[in-house]
Amino acid sequence: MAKDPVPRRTLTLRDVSEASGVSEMTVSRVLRSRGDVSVSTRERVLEAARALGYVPNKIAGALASQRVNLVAVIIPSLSNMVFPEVMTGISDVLEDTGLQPVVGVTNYSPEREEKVLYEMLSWRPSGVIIAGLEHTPAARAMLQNAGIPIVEVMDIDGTPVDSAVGISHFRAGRHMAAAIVAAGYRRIGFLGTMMPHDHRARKRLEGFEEELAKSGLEVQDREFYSGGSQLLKGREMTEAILTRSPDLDFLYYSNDMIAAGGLLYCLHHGIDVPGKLGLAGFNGVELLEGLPCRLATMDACRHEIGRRAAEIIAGQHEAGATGGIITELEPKLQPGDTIRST
Amino acid sequence: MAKDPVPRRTLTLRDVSEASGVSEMTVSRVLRSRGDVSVSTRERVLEAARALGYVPNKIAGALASQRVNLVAVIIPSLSNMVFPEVMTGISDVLEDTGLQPVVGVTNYSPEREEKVLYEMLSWRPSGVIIAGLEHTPAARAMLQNAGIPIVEVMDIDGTPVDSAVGISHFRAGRHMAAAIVAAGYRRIGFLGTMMPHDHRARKRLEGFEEELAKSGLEVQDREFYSGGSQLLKGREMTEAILTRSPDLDFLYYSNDMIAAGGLLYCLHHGIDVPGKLGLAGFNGVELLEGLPCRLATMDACRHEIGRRAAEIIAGQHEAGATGGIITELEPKLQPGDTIRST
DNA sequence: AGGGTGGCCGTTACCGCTAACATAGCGCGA
DNA sequence: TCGCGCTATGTTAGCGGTAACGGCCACCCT
Repeated sequence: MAKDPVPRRTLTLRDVSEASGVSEMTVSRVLRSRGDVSVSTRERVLEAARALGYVPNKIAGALASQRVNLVAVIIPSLSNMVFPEVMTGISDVLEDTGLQPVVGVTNYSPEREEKVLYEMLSWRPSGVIIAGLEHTPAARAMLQNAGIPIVEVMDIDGTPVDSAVGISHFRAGRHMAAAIVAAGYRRIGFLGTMMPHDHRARKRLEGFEEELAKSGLEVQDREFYSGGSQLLKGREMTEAILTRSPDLDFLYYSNDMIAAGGLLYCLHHGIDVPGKLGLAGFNGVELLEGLPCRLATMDACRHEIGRRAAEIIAGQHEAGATGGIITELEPKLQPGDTIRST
Repeated sequence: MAKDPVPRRTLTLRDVSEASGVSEMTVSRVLRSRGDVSVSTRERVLEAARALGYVPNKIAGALASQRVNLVAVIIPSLSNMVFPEVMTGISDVLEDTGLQPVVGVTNYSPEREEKVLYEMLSWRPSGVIIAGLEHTPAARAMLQNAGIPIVEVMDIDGTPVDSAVGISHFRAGRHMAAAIVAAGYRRIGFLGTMMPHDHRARKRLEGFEEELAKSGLEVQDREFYSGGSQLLKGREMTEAILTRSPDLDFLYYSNDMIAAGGLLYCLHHGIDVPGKLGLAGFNGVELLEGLPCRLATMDACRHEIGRRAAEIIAGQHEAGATGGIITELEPKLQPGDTIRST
């Protein structure tokens, strides 16, 4: 329990080598299980390392070997449940590749993204997984010059730097619009975030409106929010938009969290869903399963996106660059109980 | 768009130094803004670096300077909203200290924790923030020998390796029990996770039961779950426990998410809350604000915990080790609308 | 017996950067 | 005029590992 009297400098390979009577090189070999070492010395070395509590210095190792087992993962946010799921997919795959994900968060700010990217690249990772296709020119340049596999995830409506895995948010929006129109809804409202840099939400709305236009329809009213509890905002926004435009017969939300808030509002106020008012969100978050009725939504394939992205990195890592793999996933519409069945 | 014909090796200080006609050392000084460099050469160097797209190699820098601007943050999970909030607190503080958090996730497994810790220590971070006080002996040893500030967060019921910031979950449980008993509830059920390694949930339950015992009460029935959507599980467990023990008059949940599920179940089934049945959760998650009625809960001070922990690391980092700071935060009981007022 | 072979281990030369010290040039007061 | 102090820059020696190569020795085959 007592603090060590001498805060002895941190251990190095040399300490282990002296303790076990072999060269540093041999210790290095043992600890990385690379190259031939006799069983007896291997055990002696491991024993010494354990006894001393030696922890290798990857900084030195990485510098010498020019290999770093890190994968930079750059995402806008951790707090909305969608990126943690992507992370899970990534971790699942990287788990047994010797690669390790390192997360950077940008808060939907291009400047922060640039900074975080710079910071991460300076650790010379083996690959980068980054959300979205929109980056500052400087960021794109860094990605291009990094000389490592890059995977842009979530979105494929645009031209990637290298590889990309995601869905077409534009088409997702159209798809949902088509389903809504087909179900006979005509007076449609939109509720979303006020984030200029959430390009995916923007693309969904664009696709949505374009599809509506085909039927001569347009979004009748809109409501935007920023910050705060999404569930609560959904509730408040729903009240606001319905008060302002009581004749709306459908509400399209830019994400499931606010849609869930809206659903709770409707249930609470005895609004006939989906008869008088239809609702739909986006993402397919797990949370929805606990709601009193199943919300219409569209699965964004988050886990799968993470997996595929990690596979690309891991594959190129061991196989040498091939580059430019574009994987489009197909989001599935889940009609749930909040949209009339035709 | 075309790939560079020559996959030129990655840039080094030398490239910048040659491009700007000064020594590598001077370039290094410019890029770190350390030491005196004349304005003219500084500009020349910066210009060259930008033109080349040079990104410093922190691996080499860290090895040479023996300083790494990383703080290891080791947490059980990213998917339950509590740790992301701790992360936010940490980031807020670290933001302007030059330190950068790096996250590792253990999934509540002690073995994984040990592995993740080993992995992170091998990058020689400037400090470690780790959730909980319970670690394998090997992990404790590593923490002790690391020679860097360690902050164990969330929990203070135990003896930390170095510093600690958190709340007493034991007392939090007692506090809630006292409030419930005071409100006149007597037949109490508990619903929680089946995670042997969630020590904080265990401590809350222990405190809870101990306090009940003072009034001659005990938990009448229990229900545990694992995996899946927490909101849905809360719903299902509530149905299960109420079917089995219909005479319960209070349900204490180990977290807010399952409590919210239970609340939705009760509202849906017209159960009189808090008259016939009281409910309480734990954590004070933001989600709750959107619910139809305010759930009784207890704020776990997650953001504040993150901030304080980061402050300790940042402080010791610049001031030299002082060590052993223990900060206890006071969780606030939020009675909400799901517990009778006395 | 000679020579090949392969297992085991050590030596050497870096990896890219920075701490610490050395050096050059200049202004300035005595 | 000298020498001191200062600023601006260069030189040297690592940081703690690993790649690449080389040496030694036991063993086996012909």
